Amino acid sequence: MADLDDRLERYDPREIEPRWQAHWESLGLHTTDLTDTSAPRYYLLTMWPYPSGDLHIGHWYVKTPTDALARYKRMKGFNVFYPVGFDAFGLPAENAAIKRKIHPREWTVANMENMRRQLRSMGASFDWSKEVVTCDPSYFGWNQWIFLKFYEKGVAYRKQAPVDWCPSCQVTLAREQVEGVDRVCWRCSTQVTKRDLTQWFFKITDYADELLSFEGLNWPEPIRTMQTNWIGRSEGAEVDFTVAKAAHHAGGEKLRIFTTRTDTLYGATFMVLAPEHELIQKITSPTQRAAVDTYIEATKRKSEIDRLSTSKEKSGVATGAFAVNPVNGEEIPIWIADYVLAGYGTGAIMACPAHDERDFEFATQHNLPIRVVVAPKALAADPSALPLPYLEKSDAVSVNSGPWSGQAWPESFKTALAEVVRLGAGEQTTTYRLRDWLISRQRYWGTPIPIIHCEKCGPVGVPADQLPVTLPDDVDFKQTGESPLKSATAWLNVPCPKCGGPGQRETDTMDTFVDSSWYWYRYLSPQFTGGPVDKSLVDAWCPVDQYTGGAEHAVMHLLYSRFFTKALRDLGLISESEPFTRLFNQGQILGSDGERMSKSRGNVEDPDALVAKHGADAVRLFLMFMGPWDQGGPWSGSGISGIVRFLGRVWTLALDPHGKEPGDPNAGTLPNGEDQAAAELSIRRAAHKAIAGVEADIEAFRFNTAVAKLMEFANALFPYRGSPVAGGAAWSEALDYLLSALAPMAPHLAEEMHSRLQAERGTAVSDPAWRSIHQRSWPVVDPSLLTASTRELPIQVNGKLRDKLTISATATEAEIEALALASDKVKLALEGRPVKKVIHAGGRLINIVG
RNA sequence: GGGCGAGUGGCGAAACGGUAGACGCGCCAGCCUUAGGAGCUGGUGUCGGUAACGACGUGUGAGUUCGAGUCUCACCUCGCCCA
Repeated sequence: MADLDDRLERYDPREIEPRWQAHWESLGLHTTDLTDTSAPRYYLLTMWPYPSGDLHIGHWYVKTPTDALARYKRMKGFNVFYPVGFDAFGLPAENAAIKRKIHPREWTVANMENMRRQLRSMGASFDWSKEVVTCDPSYFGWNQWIFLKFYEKGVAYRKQAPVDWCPSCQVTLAREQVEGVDRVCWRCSTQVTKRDLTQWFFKITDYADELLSFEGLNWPEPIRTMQTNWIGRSEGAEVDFTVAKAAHHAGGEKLRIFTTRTDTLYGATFMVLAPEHELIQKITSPTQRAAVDTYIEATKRKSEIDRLSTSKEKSGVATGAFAVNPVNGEEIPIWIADYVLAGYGTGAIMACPAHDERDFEFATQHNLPIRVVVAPKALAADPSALPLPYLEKSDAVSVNSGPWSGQAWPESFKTALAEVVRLGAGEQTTTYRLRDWLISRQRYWGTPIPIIHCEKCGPVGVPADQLPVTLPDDVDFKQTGESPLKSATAWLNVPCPKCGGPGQRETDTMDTFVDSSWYWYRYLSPQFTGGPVDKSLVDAWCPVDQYTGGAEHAVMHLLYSRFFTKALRDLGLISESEPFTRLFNQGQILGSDGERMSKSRGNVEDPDALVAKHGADAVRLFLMFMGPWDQGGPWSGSGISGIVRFLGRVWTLALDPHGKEPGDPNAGTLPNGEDQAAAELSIRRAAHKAIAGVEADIEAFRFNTAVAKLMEFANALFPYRGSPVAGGAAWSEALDYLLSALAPMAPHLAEEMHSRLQAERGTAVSDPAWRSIHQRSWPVVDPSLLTASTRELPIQVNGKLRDKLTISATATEAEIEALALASDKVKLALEGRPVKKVIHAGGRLINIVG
């Protein structure tokens, strides 16, 4: 057949793909009618991109399977909403502005234009008509509106505090945005420092308890754990120790401490105050005063990191004063040490060296007594052999602890707490690790905080009718550590809205994580002017059914979004309490060197070049095929030829069913000695099995095996090409199923083949009766075709594979057993031993124990 | 140090406690070609054997089970998160 002159038209994605992209767009195929209630709704959301300039292969890796899911769900009959937009505020634009002397807006707009083109080139089925861009006043004006509502309700507030400062980005950071032991900036990995500044915060801590509940959410367990740990709720007690009367001091002051281990109160052998503690001057004895003063001075020169370092020696000095333990009346010495921080808890601790690592170190270094009050049950009678510090709570009991001696955790904790309360020496408290969200950023390219500072009235919100507060253009972008907005004098100086006196605008802008904390609500009505969100649409479409994105946002974006949803609910703007019902975290694609892809490393893979060479469909399939989606891994382009071959085979199957392969000795005949009926049944079985498998895989986000099943299917069909059944009913059904199942993953090729087949049947694309493959329904599986009449059954002897039987699907266990025992190989393996037992593993396998 | 996850061919990877390595890359042989970095057919875990086949084999060591890549325990290596 394959006569050179008659050679099959080549598969040329460069011609096919742009043509269909344009056609789909002209049809408005992916524009969702949000008011349509005739089909079940499915809100599918992928984390929106930052317009950094170029889409790299990582963006494709993230978005391709999500797009396949959107297309699949449409075929399954859902009214799918799959929007996109740009997280367009942020530092890189401003840095580019400084470097290239262009306005951040100009840089951002150009990048968005390029990225829109690239996203279209993927064949992504986004609904562009609902696009949201954060740097547009029609979006960030509502950030301001929400901010003012938060301010009214006390959710937004201003305070002076020591905050984290990135010297490289020249901005303050929220606690979540400082990473690791080294405390580095999440964006640039520069070590942060502390600054004492007056800043704006959102009161996320008000929602700490609610954020701990993940009820009804289908979220990956690691994310839930990370958020739970980040919020860090711990039950404990505040307990008052009392300063004892001494020669130099009358005593009687309360020293309040926080502890999660009330059960160790009897083990407190000394107390430690932060060097900043207000009582120190008052209680220090004359003989210790000089040492204490020197120590306090020395502390002032140390950073918090140095102070908390576990490796360094734990310094400290005694005050000469003593405190009375409320539960046993014991007098214990009061020390000061810099490992206790003033800003944490009460700035004072009870030290229980036997059961706390740092206290143990301190006690050892300063020769302070160590008393065991918790011991493993086995050592409770004589804990002298216990290695210290002993930190376990489970399988342990309290010893030498008055009323709760012999009790185990958590009874011991509760008894001790009750005792403290009974003595009027304290109460139960709960503390959280979570801090309020610091949102002030000393940068230009963000949402201006809509506040006017008045000497008389203090900070005053910009009246709603004056929103949005837009960004002035006449600013100086040099990095000073202060917002460039300070240089926009015309914009800066405005009258106070309250008293009309002289006022100055707030010059900090909002953390861009504010922008991304509610954007999916805005997608539903990007032009709505009656408020940030159109509640009726939110009620209909939210929460988002499926969100996909990276796990690196676990305690930032994903936590902020949950907080925002609850806060917006409390403003009455929406009804639900959670933003995303189901979350899937894809893995991260790395450079071929195994490192994170970045321009500076030069390991960035350019998708445009790959698309130009192989086509978008091939790149899409390849990204899905390379491995489990949640795993990610280093990029290697070497396997893409397998995908290209596969697509070529689909092309050949669809366009040239009767062609014969010169390299195939059996070309033109039915394979496996099948007759026509058997062949058609084989084809139908392969088709239905493939559809069932692909469906299950997509639903479970196993895109790699979904692609593999399509390949298997095409391979199964291929030998029938040129045979008598090619082009027949079973063949046509199979081809139809193949293209349909391929459509979500390789939308262009599937559409091209489908439309050519339609044209053959007399319906051209121009015909009103023409329908896109993406408007068709997902193929229906006939379950009766999923089981064959005979199957292969492995036989094991003592767990080792010895033979295989071909049995009828209806064979009984007794029949199978008789056949198995008759096998020569089985007899050989048994070596004449009697059969002790025969195990039938649900018809999948038989194991003979002998 | 704690928590979580992962270790399977030369490579990317499959595998409801039940035939380990599907699918693909690469490689080998053949077909078709003036040609092949195209296409097609077949083969390809390791060792032994022309072969049938046999032995071995999922990081290491033990255990549970008729049967373990999968479950349990200990250990080693790597990754992520937290101190």
